[in-house]
Amino acid sequence: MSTVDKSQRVYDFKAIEEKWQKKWREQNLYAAPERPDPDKRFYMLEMFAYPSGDIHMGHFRNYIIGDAMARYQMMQGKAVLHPFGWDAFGLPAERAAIQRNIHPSEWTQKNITTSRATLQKAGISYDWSREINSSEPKYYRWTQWMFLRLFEKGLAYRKRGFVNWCPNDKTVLANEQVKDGKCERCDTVVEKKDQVQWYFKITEYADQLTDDLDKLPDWPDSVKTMQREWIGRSYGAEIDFTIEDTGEKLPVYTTRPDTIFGVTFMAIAPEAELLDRLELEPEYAEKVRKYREMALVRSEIERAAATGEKDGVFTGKYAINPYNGEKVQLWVADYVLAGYGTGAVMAVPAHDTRDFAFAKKYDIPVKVVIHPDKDTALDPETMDEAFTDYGVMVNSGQFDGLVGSEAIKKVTDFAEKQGFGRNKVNFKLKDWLISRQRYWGCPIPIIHCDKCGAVPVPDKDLPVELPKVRNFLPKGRSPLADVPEYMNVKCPKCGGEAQRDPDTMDTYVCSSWYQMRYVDAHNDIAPFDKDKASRWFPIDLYVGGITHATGHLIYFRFLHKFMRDLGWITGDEPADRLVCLGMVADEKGETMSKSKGNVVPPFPYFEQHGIDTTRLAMFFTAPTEKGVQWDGSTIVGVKKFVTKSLFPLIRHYRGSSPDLKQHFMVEDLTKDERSIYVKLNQTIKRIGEDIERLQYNTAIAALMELVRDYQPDKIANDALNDCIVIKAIQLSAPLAPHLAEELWSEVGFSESVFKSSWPEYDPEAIVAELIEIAVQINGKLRDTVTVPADSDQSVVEDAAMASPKVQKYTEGRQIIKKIFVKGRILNIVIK
RNA sequence: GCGAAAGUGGUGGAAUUGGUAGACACGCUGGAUUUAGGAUCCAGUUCCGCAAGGAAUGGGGGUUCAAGUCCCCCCUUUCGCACCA
Repeated sequence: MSTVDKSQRVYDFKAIEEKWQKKWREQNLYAAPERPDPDKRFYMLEMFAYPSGDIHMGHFRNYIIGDAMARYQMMQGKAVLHPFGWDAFGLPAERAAIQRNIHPSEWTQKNITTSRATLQKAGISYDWSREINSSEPKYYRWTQWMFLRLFEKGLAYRKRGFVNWCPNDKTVLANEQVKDGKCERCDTVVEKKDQVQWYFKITEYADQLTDDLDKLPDWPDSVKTMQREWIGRSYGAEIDFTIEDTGEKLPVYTTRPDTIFGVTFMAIAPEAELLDRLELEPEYAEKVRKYREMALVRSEIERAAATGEKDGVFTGKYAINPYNGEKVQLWVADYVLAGYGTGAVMAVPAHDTRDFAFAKKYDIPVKVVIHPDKDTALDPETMDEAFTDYGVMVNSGQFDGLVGSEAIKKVTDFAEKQGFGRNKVNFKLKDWLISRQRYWGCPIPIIHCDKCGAVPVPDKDLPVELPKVRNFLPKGRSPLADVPEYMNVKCPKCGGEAQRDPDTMDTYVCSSWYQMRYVDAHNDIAPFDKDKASRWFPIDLYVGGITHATGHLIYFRFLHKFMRDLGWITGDEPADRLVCLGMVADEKGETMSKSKGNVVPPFPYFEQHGIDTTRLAMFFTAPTEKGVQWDGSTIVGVKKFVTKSLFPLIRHYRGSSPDLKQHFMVEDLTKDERSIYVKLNQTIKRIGEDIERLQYNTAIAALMELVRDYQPDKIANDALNDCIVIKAIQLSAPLAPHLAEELWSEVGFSESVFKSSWPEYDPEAIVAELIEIAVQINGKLRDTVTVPADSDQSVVEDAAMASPKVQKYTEGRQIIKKIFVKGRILNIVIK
């Protein structure tokens, strides 16, 4: 048996990957410390994963992006927290369980086992000792604890109202979970139902949630804009109109008090309770009743589809405008939303598009009270659309002549003084409806007692465990309601017979605080330790899909702020930097989903090409924020690079064990040596910057260039040669960890490459000695000249003027000026 | 309809701040070697042109010595919101 020369052996990725995964496990390489130095730590988090089967290329991409950053930060000397866990409650588990006749917990557990195995196989740098599972009592006990804290502060409450109901899933939905009038999970058209449900008072935090977006410079603008619009803060006034008969006040919200003299009718939402109290004349009562009935069964999309085509009915009643005592008709119209403002609007047809359309349809007068400017008047007879811009007030008594914001202020101030109006801020954001009529979720820790009302389960009795039942078919109320052993309990307050709340929580509740649990995943006396949280928070980098822009990412910020107010956590925001990944589509451009049956698993790629090559190919395809159409085509080039260039690099190591911190003096190097030394330092700089901004594709390109330009036979200096080999290995480590670790050990290091320090570039050696300067004539490139790097204008000019190509253009022409940018261009402007 | 982001070779994509557009790859073409495997090596490859040269970053205008990058208008695509008074 002959000894194999290890420097000549081929790239056996399978052996290498298995070997290092085993070693990493044995060394506990990814175990995060309990209490890191806050200045030397990095919290890398990828969004909570729903275990829907096995992971596919989309997940894989997400996790390797986080993984590369985590490894890079380790090499920066940071204590890294890179945890993983499962958002394990939720509807798909119930659906699958029903289909297969097994229990949701079994299905979930099986998926977790499979997915975890794939992630471990992929060698992602998770600290598995902190793994969490939101469907386990040891986790959801603290979800219930959060609920109780919110309840104590009056931020978890029950109310009756019209809610979004998904007839397919047979449960209610939060506003954020309705997309296009349809259920975000199953695409069924959502209905309206009048029900009592649990809410979290997220609106209490609406101002902060919108203001603090300014404290997040490293969040994408698109996400911040979406959140701002979702929260939808607006400034306006609330003005009390009066019902003529009864004298009852009818407050309305408006952002345009300056148009108040143009009100020609009032409109109220069909859902408005006020309508029940009005005693309508018989000739109107029946029409109004029918209209309300019809409006209530219309789905959100039907109502929205009618945009432009407005309808409504006159109630026969009148309201009085407090500014001028004018009497205007009171209508019911379904373009008025019950859930916004006061559910009633003052209609100004001349200056509001919707009111204009409505007035035209029902022949209601149009009264102009704003002119575009002093010299332009509007004629209600000839207007074919509303004038909605700001302008000069007219026909408005004492307010005539006022303009824009000043007008608004004066009109509102007047109402305030007279006591019939006030400044008012309104939000589109609604309270978060968190109760669900489903089995597979976190039980709501409340007991309903006839005597004491809604009584919180005492902390000592947590968790309220989800009973393991067989029948969890959804039927419109929680399946738990049919489990007497669960439902019937003693009231914690009076000891009398009482019943548990049968609902479970929205799974977004589970995922709104999981990031806190990771800092102390096994604490069984508190949700987490405050000191540990203060050391780890805020999250340095949070990566996930843009789909969570207005749902999870608002809830997550809300819970953080709530816990901050309770003194549990520091800082106003949970995550410093957010990066939204592009989606991974299949070769046809369709997004991968289980229901479409087009999920591409990473495993076959691991087998055929190796994990590191699969990673590099995925990284190389596109920068992080951009979507990827994965067809595996980038593998070809990347594989060539790995097997022919990167892996064989070790053959050129000469065993000099150089000092990695040393800088080489240019005068000690030959021309070829100098040039590769500069290339090395440029590459160190580029790759570091590329990784920081998650442009792994260009980092790989830079590495390819370095390896391409490296010609060992032209390097006599052993220390330089070996520095290049070693640093190239380090530079590749975050991207191709197993391979780098193998080469690193072959160089002779005994500790992991991830414990080594990321190379620092020699700032004296990032510019080549000779550089090309572009010479332009009137902005057009005519030639380039090669000059010493720090040449000033005169040197470059001399070289440029010596060029025949340049002379051809300048001959006989007048040179007007020359623009010189050091190290880049010389532009000669001629006439 | 409103809002946001984006349009660069045959393809994926480069071009941190206005300064040599097309890095790095894929693919393709030619050649070499070889000839079973999706092999290797060399050369070429934005377009037009024999060349000199010209044109070119969705289209049109503008600012500037200089524009993929900044400004205005338009078109297309993707995403988000959809009567928020």
